[in-house]
Amino acid sequence: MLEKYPKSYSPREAERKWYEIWQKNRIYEASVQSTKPGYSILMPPPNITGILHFGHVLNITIQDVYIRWKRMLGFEVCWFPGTDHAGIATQTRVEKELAKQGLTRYDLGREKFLEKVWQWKEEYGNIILRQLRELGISCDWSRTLFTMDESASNAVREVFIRLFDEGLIYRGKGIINWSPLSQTALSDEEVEFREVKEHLYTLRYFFENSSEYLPVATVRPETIFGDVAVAVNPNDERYNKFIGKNVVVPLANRAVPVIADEYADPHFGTGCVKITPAHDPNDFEVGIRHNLPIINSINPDGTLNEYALEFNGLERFEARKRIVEKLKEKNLIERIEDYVHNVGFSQRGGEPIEPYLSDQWFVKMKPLAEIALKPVLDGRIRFFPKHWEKTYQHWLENIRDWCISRQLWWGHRIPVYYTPDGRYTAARNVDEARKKLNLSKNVELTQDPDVLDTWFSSWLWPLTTMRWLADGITEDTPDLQKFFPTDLLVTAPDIIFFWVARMIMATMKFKNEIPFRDVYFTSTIRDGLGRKLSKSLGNSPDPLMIIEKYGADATRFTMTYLSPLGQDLRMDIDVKTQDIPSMEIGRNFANKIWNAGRFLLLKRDMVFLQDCCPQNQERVLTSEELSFADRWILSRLHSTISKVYRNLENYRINEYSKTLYDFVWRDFCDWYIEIFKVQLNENNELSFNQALMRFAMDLFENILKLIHPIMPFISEELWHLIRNKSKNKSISLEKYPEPNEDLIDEVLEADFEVIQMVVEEIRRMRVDLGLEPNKKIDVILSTNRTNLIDMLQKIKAPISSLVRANSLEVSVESPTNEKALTSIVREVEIHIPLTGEIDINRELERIQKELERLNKNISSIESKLSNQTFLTKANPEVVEREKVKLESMKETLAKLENLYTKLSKI
RNA sequence: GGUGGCUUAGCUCAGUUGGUCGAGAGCGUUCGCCUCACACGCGAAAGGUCACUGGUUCGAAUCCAGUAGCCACCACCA
Repeated sequence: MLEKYPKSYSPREAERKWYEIWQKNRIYEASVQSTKPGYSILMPPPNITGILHFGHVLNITIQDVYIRWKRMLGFEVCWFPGTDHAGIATQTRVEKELAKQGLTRYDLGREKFLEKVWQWKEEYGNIILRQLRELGISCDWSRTLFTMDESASNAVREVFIRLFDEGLIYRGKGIINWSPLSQTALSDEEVEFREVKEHLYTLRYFFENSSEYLPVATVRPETIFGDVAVAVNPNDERYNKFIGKNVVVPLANRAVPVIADEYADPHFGTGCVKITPAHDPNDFEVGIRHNLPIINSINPDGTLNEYALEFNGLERFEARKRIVEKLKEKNLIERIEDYVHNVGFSQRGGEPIEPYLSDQWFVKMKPLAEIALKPVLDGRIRFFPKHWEKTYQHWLENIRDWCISRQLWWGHRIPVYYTPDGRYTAARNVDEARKKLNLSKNVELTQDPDVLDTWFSSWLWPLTTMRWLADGITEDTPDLQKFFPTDLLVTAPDIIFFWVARMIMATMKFKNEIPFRDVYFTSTIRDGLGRKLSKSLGNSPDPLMIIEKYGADATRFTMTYLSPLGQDLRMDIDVKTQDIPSMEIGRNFANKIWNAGRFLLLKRDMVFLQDCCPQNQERVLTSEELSFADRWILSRLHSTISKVYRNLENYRINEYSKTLYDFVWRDFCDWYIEIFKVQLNENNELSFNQALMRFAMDLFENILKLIHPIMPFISEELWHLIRNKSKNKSISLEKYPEPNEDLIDEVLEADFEVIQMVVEEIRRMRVDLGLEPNKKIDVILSTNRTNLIDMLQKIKAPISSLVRANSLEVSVESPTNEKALTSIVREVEIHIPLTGEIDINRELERIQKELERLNKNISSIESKLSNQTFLTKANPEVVEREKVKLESMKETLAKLENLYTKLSKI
């Protein structure tokens, strides 16, 4: 019999089995024909180069909780999965593969290279989705979308053309963030600033044919070859007399003018700024203002070009060293200081970015920002936690145009065609372009070689997942009708600008509707030292290993349990063993549930003599038959259910987990099951026992349903074990429990708490007495409160069992027996008659402490109650509660004092 | 520089509209138990001026202001 339900739960076996069954039965595929109301979530598409990390685990688990919850609530639920082509990341990855064979993408050519990337994508691109399955997620795999699928690409192209025709996409020259490593432009969001220790060099810019010079400070001496002026502040009396004169750029030996511009801050550095329009955004502005020439002295790969004369061809940082040496040699440096400042780095490649002048494509963001701000400000879109709205607003109000062109091959190619003489338009194909430009058939057009920023397809995700413009024409689709707008987006706060804001822009722009109603920003996951998880720090264990060790349910549970809304999640990651010990929370909880289930199953088999299932039992407990404990656990169950709803609705997912944990472990296992054991007495009539068994099983089934969204596997496994013999063989748990307010009895719960306190006190007294664990004791409880007497009488047997008592007497009068250990809890006096001696001093000390505590509380309540303003202003209920509390405390106090004097006389 | 967040037991944190908090949980620690579901367990204990200062209020861990420390995001002057 014991082998039938093993003592310890092995999660992985059950998890593999159930995922296969769920998949085979396609139970998570959504139907647009359903008459149920729709509920949908878009899965943030992971990069095809990605592998599973704990950010995904948390993010995906939360989504699955909501998906499963809503499904059980009777919604037609659709969770749209997919992957992102991740332009730079993927192209770099494949180029690395090529490099192993000594090849570059240029060796293959564009077409052949793209073939290679597609091959790579087919082979490795779905790894991440397979990994996600290990978590047991219930998305609709039949709707999986890849951002470069034809349907999505069609929408991307149409959107580009529309925005181009509207003038919201333009081509322009500007200083952009250039990645010398990937040799492409980046958007502002793809650059992260880090503090770097460098040097500030003060160089000597001599006046022509003079020994006088202007001191010019720079951290980038290698850019002097692009200098076209030196600026001073017109109000700077040290220098304004030189305005209009020429100085000679060191090493370059070119004369450039001294100009006046407010941009030069007299209080910073030397007050003189070299102007290098091609390599600094501010200088570029100055250049335009003063109509200065532009000299680009750096190549796309980050080496200096012919303007750098003898330094031509040197990599920029190597060049800096050599140039500084040369400047020193020629005594052109006045001084060198240590200098800490911020440098932009490529978020992906990690190399310092180069502000670079080039022709790129931009999206005009102002109009889009305006329409995206509205729905958040007016509450149509809600952020959780709310404070991100401010960040969102600030970004949109200070937005700059979005550089969308990338000098890559992997991505959506920009649908723009150029004539040989440089005219251009956006079009679906060459013919259309010719038509738009009024050209004859024989004019050769060339397509723009660049591709679009990856996020230019991601921002359409709410639309492309639902097949919007999948054929380039059809705007309305069944999916859109059923599932748009989506209900919830779960994502990390670091892509609020990259993705969240832009999705809102796009759907507001193209559909004039919000893309989602609620946005939940997940916790950033950190290690015990508060560091972000990263491969290089070695503090990022492989989730699959953790899942393998603890189980998917345990991993899901622990992650949500530890993840508070709006705060970072700290995990105790052991770098050496790559383990996360706190995963034991979930594992132990799963094991606890398993054993509770196992216990009930074993009892069931006894009570029902096999081959029957409590749920087929027609006899149920009548309300008169419900014991005090039964009614208590029912009340607790429904309090818990209503708390679960409240927590899930407010996205307090950690509270949801905690609520379940406490209810299952503390209320159900520690108290109810223990009492149930006593209630299920051999002397009962069989039919009563069967009805009681059914009552307990019903409770447990409710528990399984409550935990199903967060622990889908173990709940499914146990549910099927329970229902095995029944005729009802549906695939998965259905119908989420609903709270029944009528069954919640707060007075009853409070009364039960007194019983719990009494039991705990008796147990403590046992320890005080140094009793053997199995030693049975006699207990006398006394109180003059009739309701308590009544209650204690009714639950006498379970209490006796919980405290291992031979006999338990309940009376009004306290016994006169001298030889007893006595204690007082609330209004209940507890006596344990003893055979041996007790340590009087220790008892006195304990009582003394308790007296002090009580006195303190009493005087605080008394002062409250003697305060007239409190009595008049406070809520009458509160006053009443305080009065009752005081009454109870005074009673306890009197009893304790009594006991104290009695003891001290001995 | 701007904005937001955090500070409650040794550690990680709950504490949702101020009164049911007569401050909680898990881990860790200490003591006792293989009690016929569970040692991934059971029972018990020790441990807190709720960062500091002031204010609002009859009443503050909870609201407001300031201070300190930590963190994040945004901007960025050579």
